[in-house]
Amino acid sequence: MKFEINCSCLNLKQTLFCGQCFRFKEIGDNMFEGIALDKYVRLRQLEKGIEIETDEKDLPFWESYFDLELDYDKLMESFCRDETLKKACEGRKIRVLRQEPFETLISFIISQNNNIKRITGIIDRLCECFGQKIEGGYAFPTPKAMEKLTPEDLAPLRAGFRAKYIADAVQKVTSGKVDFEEIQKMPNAEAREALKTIKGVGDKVADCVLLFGLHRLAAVPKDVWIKRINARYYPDGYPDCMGEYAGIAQQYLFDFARNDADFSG
DNA sequence: ACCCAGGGTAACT
DNA sequence: AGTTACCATGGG
Repeated sequence: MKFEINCSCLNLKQTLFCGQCFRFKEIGDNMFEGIALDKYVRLRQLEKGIEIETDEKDLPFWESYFDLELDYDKLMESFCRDETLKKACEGRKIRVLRQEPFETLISFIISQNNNIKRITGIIDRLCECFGQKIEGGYAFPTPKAMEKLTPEDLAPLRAGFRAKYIADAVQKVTSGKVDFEEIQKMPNAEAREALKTIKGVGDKVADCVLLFGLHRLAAVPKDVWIKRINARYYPDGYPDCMGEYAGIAQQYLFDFARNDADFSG
C-alpha cells in the first residue's frame, strides 16, 4: 500500500546516500527501494514529503526509521548561526535515520579504511549469503544466523582483514557480552567504551553505532573527512549551536566535505 | 606503479 | 601519550 507522508527536511537521495546506510538503490526518477533489517520498502520523493510503499503493518517502522517526530526546521535555524554549518546545510535536507544497532555495528565495522561503494558490495554479499530471503531481496542476517561463522566462512564477502572483526562482534553480541539494551542505558562515554570491547571497534566506529544505531545525536564520528573539516573550520572545537545535536550537524558537514568543500589545497 | 577509502591494532619511542 | 607499519580489497 502507498502512504503519503508530509514532512519537512527530507531529501531521500541525500539522506539514503550520505554514508549512514548502505542498503538503498535509486530505481528511477525520484524513486528508491531498499531494505532495513528485514523490511523492504519503495519510496518516492514528493514536493513536501515522501510516499512510502509498504505493508500497512510496517508503516510505523518506516515512520520511526525516518525519525519524523524530530523538528528539523528548528534544528536548521539553530545550526545556521554558524557560518560553516550554514554553508553545509544550504541545499541539503538530510535526516539521521534510526537504524537497528546490530546491522549498524556490522556495517560500520566493514566501513573501516574502506569506501562507500565497496562497503555496499560487502554488505550485499553478507545479506545474500546469510540473510533470510524476503520480498525485494535479503534481510540483514540476525546475530543468531551468524553465530557460528568463522572468518574463513566470511571469505566470500571479500571483507579482507575485517572478517575477524565481524566474527568477534557476532560472538560478543550472541554471548551477551555486548548488550544493546544495556548500552542504551549508559551515558555516551561509557556506552562507547562498552562497544570498544569488540575487536576492530575504535572511537570512530563506536560513535557511528551510537549515532546511527542508538540515535545518540550528540555523538560525532571523526572520519578522515570530518577531521579535515575540523582542522580547517573548527580548530578550537564546535560552536554551542550544535549542542546536543552535534551528530546531525556532523552529517551535514560530512556530506559538505565530500561534495562541496574544496580540500585540494 | 602509486594512492586512497566514514580505522584499528600492535609495536614501538 | 604520541607516532608508525600493517592490515585486504578495489577503484582512480
